[in-house]
Amino acid sequence: MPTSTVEDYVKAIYLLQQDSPNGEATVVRLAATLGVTKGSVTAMVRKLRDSKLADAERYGGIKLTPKGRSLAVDMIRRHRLIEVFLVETLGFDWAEVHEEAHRLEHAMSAKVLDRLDEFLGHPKIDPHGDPIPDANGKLVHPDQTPLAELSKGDKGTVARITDQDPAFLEFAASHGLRPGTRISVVEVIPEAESISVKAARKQPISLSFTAANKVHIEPAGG
Amino acid sequence: MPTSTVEDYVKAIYLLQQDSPNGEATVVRLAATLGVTKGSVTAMVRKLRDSKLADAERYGGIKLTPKGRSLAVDMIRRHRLIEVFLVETLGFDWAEVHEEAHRLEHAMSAKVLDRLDEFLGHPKIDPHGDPIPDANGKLVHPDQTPLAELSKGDKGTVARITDQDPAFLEFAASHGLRPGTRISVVEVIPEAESISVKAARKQPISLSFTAANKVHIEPAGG
DNA sequence: CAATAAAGTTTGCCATGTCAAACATTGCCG
DNA sequence: CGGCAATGTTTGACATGGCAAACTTTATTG
Repeated sequence: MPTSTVEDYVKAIYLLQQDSPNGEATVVRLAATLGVTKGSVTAMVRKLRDSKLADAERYGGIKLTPKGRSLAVDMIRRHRLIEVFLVETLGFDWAEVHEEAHRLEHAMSAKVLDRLDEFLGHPKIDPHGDPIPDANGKLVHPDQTPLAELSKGDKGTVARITDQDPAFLEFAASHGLRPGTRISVVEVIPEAESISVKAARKQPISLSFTAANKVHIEPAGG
Repeated sequence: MPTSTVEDYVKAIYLLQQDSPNGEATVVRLAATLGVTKGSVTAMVRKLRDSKLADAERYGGIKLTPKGRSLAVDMIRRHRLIEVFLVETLGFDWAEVHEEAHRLEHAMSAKVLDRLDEFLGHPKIDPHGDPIPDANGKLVHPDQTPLAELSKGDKGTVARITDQDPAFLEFAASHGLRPGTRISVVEVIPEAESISVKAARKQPISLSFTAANKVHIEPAGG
């Protein structure tokens, strides 16, 4: 039975592995995302190695074992299902559910989770558009492109916002950038690393490439 | 911000104070209900005293302060609302929700709890008939009598089962003894400390006085 | 390629909460 | 009222997970 600290580390490693070119997490990044010191991470990584949840050699990158990965996917499933519940059932705003879900994800038994999944009608994505693994850990990665890679005139549907910062989420929502919204690219200014986008019945807004990388688009209509 | 261990202790003290003649909890009883040793309890009681949640003098009984009481009532509200949710919304059996609710009650923010309360329609009692404090900590104690104190021929409605043991709850439910059921007393045998009760369309069952003390009855209909 | 910055590790310490076991106090009962 | 059982306390140790700060290794770059 992993402690909730272990669950947090494993989930963080999984997410860091995903958006890392070499598929490995690092001590410094883990320390930053978890809000602890490097020393604490090193100590915990040793424990994860002992319990066969992660592989890492001295001064090398950190990777989950299959066992670790399956724990991580389970935590992600919990987190995202709880977010759906908070938004769909309890009426929370999508910008404020991340913290709440984080606390609840450790406290929910598998049984409660499965019933919740059923109650919610087996949703495929959470309120931010992040895909929800099914009960067997299967995860579907739909065909999506970061907004920053589109060109002037391109159209598509917002599929996913990969940032949990409430400020960014509120900003995005206020300009129509939430999953399901159809948008078109008004202008791209490479020199300014800026892209201008318009959602139906909203003023166009310009985003830095960095911000636009957090907004994923599904090409066709959808 | 109290730790979840502190929350458990405070809640346990509150409940022990309630069914104790002198309104005080003891180290041995706390140790038993929380599954820890006497030494751990003594240590924690000192900490509760330091943080002004409980009063206790050396070798004396343990009592909550107003601050402690309000924390305890909050925890009880959480626990019971979560039980309602698990039974009403997710379809759990009333016998199996106690453990689940116990884990969740520490992880739910006040905000989530209030929304849940609203979603559930501000229920007044949980699936066992235990009253649910409102958001201000107000608790209504309805007019109830332990089944063990009724006499032959008395009729009433089961209002509450004050035992969380799944085995007892399943037994009770299988004979119709759940909140809302109308029952009548068939026979009382003081020498055997036994009472026989009948619910509509069920065989009569006999209970020891001890067991019958856990079943609370509302006199009239209702 | 040496110097330096960045990343990772180690060490010693702290807080929380637990246990076992020795010890102290209380209270009841013969 | 004296002694024993029950209750409560203390002590020393352990496990978990964290920090700060010194130290080592790796990577970069002039």
